[in-house]
Parts: sequence; C-alpha cells; structure tokens
Amino acid sequence: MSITKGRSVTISDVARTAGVSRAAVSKVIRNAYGVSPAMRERVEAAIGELGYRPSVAARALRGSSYRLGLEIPHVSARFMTQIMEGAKQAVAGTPYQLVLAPAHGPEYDTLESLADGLVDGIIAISPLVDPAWLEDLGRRIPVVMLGRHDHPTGYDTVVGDDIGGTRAIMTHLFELGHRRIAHLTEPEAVTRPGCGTPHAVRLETYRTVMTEAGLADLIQVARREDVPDLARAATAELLASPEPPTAIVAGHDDIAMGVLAEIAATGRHGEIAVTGYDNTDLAAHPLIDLTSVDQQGMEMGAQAATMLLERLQGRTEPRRYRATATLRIRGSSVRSPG
Amino acid sequence: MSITKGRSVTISDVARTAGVSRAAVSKVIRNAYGVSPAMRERVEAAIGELGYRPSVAARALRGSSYRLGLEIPHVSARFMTQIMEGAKQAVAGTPYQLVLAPAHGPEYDTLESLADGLVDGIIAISPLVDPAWLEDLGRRIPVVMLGRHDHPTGYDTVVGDDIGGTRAIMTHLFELGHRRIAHLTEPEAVTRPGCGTPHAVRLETYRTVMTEAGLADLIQVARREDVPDLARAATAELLASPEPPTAIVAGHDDIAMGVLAEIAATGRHGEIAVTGYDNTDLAAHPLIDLTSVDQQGMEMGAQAATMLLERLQGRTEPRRYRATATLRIRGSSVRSPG
DNA sequence: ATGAAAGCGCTAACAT
DNA sequence: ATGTTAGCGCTTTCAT
Repeated sequence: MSITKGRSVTISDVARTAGVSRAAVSKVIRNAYGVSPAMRERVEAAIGELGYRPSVAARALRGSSYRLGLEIPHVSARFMTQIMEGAKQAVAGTPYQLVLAPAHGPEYDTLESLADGLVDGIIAISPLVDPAWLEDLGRRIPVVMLGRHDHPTGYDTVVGDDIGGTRAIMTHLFELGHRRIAHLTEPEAVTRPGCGTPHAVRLETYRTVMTEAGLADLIQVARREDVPDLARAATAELLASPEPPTAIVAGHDDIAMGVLAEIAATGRHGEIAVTGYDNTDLAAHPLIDLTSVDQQGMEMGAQAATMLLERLQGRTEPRRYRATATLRIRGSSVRSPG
Repeated sequence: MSITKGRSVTISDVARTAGVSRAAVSKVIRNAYGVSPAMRERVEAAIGELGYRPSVAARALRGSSYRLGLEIPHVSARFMTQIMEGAKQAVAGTPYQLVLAPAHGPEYDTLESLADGLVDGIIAISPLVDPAWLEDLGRRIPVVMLGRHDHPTGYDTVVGDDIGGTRAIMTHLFELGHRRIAHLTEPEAVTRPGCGTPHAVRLETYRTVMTEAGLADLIQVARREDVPDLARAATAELLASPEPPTAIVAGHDDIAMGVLAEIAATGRHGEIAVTGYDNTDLAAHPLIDLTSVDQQGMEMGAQAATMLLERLQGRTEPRRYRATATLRIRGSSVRSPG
C-alpha cells in the first residue's frame, strides 16, 4: 500500500538499497534456494521501503508471469459466472493471479493472445476449436479445456455428465406423464451431431432417450442463438405448432428463462413443463422455481484451475475430471395434463 | 490459424526469413513510419509463413502490451456483466485486448497486479480505495474509475446519476401511496455517509427524500452483505417489525431478487412494493417484473473503455462521464394498501 | 528507407 | 551463500 512516486522502482534499486546483488533479490522474491536469513531480511526491508513490485513483463520474458488465463465465450452467461467463481477460489492463496479473457468472435484469437506470453497457463471454454490446434497449443503452454468430451493427449479436460444429466431430466418428465417433449438448444454450430460439445451430447441423448421410449416421431428440436428474445420466439413457435409439446427441455437455464418468459407472457405459466441445465442461482428463486441439473459449475471451475496448477508443477500426462450431474426437481416441471 | 511446431518463432526468425533487419519487422507490425511497400510485403509474407506472433511480454517490457485491464469486484453481479459487455464492445476493433481481473479480497492487490506491467491502462470498479492512492496509480498508468462521485485530477470517472435515479424511485413510490418505505442496501463499509460510493449516495438520497417528505421518523435502513440469503433474511426482519414497510427499495437488482424471493416464499407476492436498480435483464422478465432504474450499464462500460483509449492516445486532462438514470416502472412496484 | 546496437527488468546458469 | 554475466524478444535512437 506504499505510495510510489515518480518512476517505477526496479530490482536494481532494491539491490542497491539492500547492498546486495540483483540475483539475490530475485531469489528472495521467488523464495528460491540459497538465501541467508540475514540477507532475506535486508532485501525484504528494502522492498518494503521502496514499495518494489516486480515487473510482470520482465518476469514473463524470462520465465513465468504468474498469471493464469481463463478464456470465456460469454461473460454474461450464468454458467460462466459459476466457472469464474470456482476458478477464482482455487487460485486464491497460490502465487498466481487469475485473469479472464472474454472472447470476441472466434476463440482462436483470444486463445492466441493469451498464449502470446501473457499467462503461464490457459483454461478455456471453446467447444468449437479444432482438437489438433488445441494439441498444438498444449505443446506450447499448459491447457485445461472445459466441456469437451474428446480424449486429448496434450491437455486436460473438465467435463460434466451430460448424458446422465439429460437422462435424469427425461426420466423425470416421462414419470410426469410427458410424451410430447421438445428440446430447445443452441445453434447448429455447437450442437452438430458428433461434435462433442456439451450441448451436442445433450441433444443426442434427448434423441436417444425419445427413441428408446418409442417416441421417435415426437422428437422436436429447436435451435436458437442464446439471446432471451430468440428463446422466447422459439418457444412461441413450438407452442403454436399443431401438436404443441407439453414439456420443453432447455439446453441450459438461460434458455429456460426465455422459455418461462414466453409462457408467462402468454398467461400460461405452469401449464407447460420446463427444465433447465446448470442449476444457476436463478433456478432456486421462488418466482422462477426451475427444475434443473446441477453439474457443479463452481467445482468444475475450481478443478480446472487446480489441474492447471498441477501442470505448472510439472505434470505432463493428461487428466480428465468429470463432474456429477444431479437433477434438482422444482415447480417448473409440472405434470402432463394428458 | 497456422499451426506452430516446436519452439516459438521470434522477430529474428521473421527478419531472417524476410531477409531484413529486426527493426524493419518491428516497424511493419506496428505500422510505423518508413517502410517501403516492397519491404512490408516481404515481411508480411514471412509473418504469415512462420505464423509469427509478437511476444506480449517483450513488447510490454519495451513499450506497450496492448492490453487493457478491467478490475471487477464481483464477477457474478449482474451489473458487472453489463459493464464487461460494454467495455468488450468498445475495445473490439482496436488493437487492444480486454482482460478482466476479478478482485479477491482487497482491491489494492488486484489493481497493483494489473499495474505491474500487464496492461497499458486500467478500468476499475473499486469504490473503497483511497483517492490519494488512486491519484498515484493514475500517475503511473492511465486509469478510469467507475462509480466514484469524487472529482479527481489524475484519472477519469464514469458515474451514474444515483441521486436522480433514487429520487425517481421515491417519487414513484410516493405516488403509489407509500409512506413506510424501507431501504435495503450493501454493508456499512460501502455505504458510509459521505464515502461517495453509488450506494452511499443512494442511501443519502433516500434519507433526504424521506426527510423532505416529512417522513424522517419512518426511515428504515437495513444493510447486508450481497448474498441472496442475507437479503432474504433482512427482508424477513423488516417484514416482521411492528410497523412493517409497505415498500422496499433495494440498492440494486440482485438485492431486489432476494427481497422478492423472501416475499414470494412467504406467500405474499405482490403485497409489498419492491424496486431495484440497474435494470438488469432479469428485471424485465415477466416472472420477476421488477421496477428498476436503468443507468445504462453497457454504455458506462463502453464509455470507460473509450475514455481509457483516449488517454492512451495522449489525453491527460481528466474527464467525467455521467450516465442518465431512467426509471423503468414494472409490476413489482404495487400500490400501497393504505 | 533501412540496419546496427543498446537496452527494458528480470532470471538462470555459472562462478566464486 | 552470494555475485557475475548473459540473454529472454522486442522497440528505439542513431547511423547510414
């Protein structure tokens, strides 16, 4: 908290003040081997007196920046805030600082710009980037990817149980008597069959389960950009169809909010079952009361950060963490009228 | 998108491949003066061929990192997402990259760590840091502060119209017949009279308006940490008091959500007027339908970023931007039963 | 218009 | 245990 005046103070200033070499100062600030208590004390005194703070740029150029980067596709998505919060907690208490990089447009750019020496390691949520490209990135810098169902060799993954979670939802809806169940999810780009994104897996699972239940001809899928109004519009369309669904399974809670909005706006609140995914704090709100799948977003973020720290400590074999999915049943999943 | 193999490629590699000096390459990538079209072409070809990306660390050490830092106290606060979104938009299309730094504990650390050479400029939302300290920070690096009502000389400010917004709310509630109006806001630390934070100003305004209306003895203020459950608990206490309020003015929408939750959970939805602040996307949701003040969060974030870019371009005299506040009346502000 | 050379502040051998 | 030295990759005078 000391107030620095004028030009910034460097390691040389500290060394001069303490009457030691710059290398000595460097060792002290890094807690490196071979520093006598006496020297440590003098150096620390000088650091305090001068208000010295090491330059990240200089450190990064030579070794590490002590910064961890978390790339996030949508800063406003409720699920992202869980991830950020979890990662923040996990990094607290380590010598590392977490920095978030909101992606604007293609994630390649954001990831590259993180890899350009700003951070020592990267956590990313980029369902669409090419696995080969990621393997290459992982060769240059430690990487942990969230929400990828592939099995990479050069980076770690943290993933939810999208099959289990979706199955739990469907079973629950069947038990409530629903047959005409529609699925509203993200755009084609992130839900293309086999592309391995969480939403693609949820969609596949929905289809599989419907087919298993002999309801293949009732499968109804709508894909929309994740904007509240578009989810509402899609819901309106679904409900206007000749045989409208009695239940709508939303890809995640934010989409579900749009679904609920449209249903409420047309005065039909409570008439159509709605489910979300991610169990964001909104879901538990009495006025929303949304049935959702808890996939432990905070825990996922925390695990990702922890795994990244492990890699920074030297681990090289890939690890994978799969979060559990637990259905939280609430009022939005009403019984089928039929 | 080219795939780099092995060791990272440096400016020297580019220079060698293009058959020019490193200085020449540097000039090309910075669009600096004195490069012949021919040379530019050869250099750019080499850059493309090699997939060269300048090291941020090296650039930062010598000049600028082309990174802008946005410090955020609470990543999950809905208002923050507006700010982030706005800043992101404003920075897009410039040569700068936005990085977010979530504060963990005292904001001084986060701000320092940003100033340690990671970024060329800082946008911060830190109501509590000492103005003198900020002035000093502003001397070392361009700074734009959000939500400070002071008039600094060494940095810019972006602030809302907290007086106008709060007055609008109060007037509205008076018109609905309310007299017993309580205010639920953030903890003492950020609402201490005269400390100049947005919430302190809103609180002061609330008190002033109540007093002006001759209702000084009905003033009722509750302060709570911004956690959903605590807002609920505070609401429960307010409603359990001998003369419970007929309206609750929440410091911002997230708090209002807690208030609404408690009221709904006790089956009294629609019986007590509730207002928020920030007009977050939730407020417009039919199931929430929360009267709130729109203070253009996105615009504030965008303005902050723009002002920071101006400073980077050389402006030194301080600027201030004050956003307008517009009351959005919705269903939650019910008429007083009295 | 182009290149040579001197650092920016730090870390990591390698001496001593 | 401590100090010396040589860069990390880039930008920036200053020559040419």
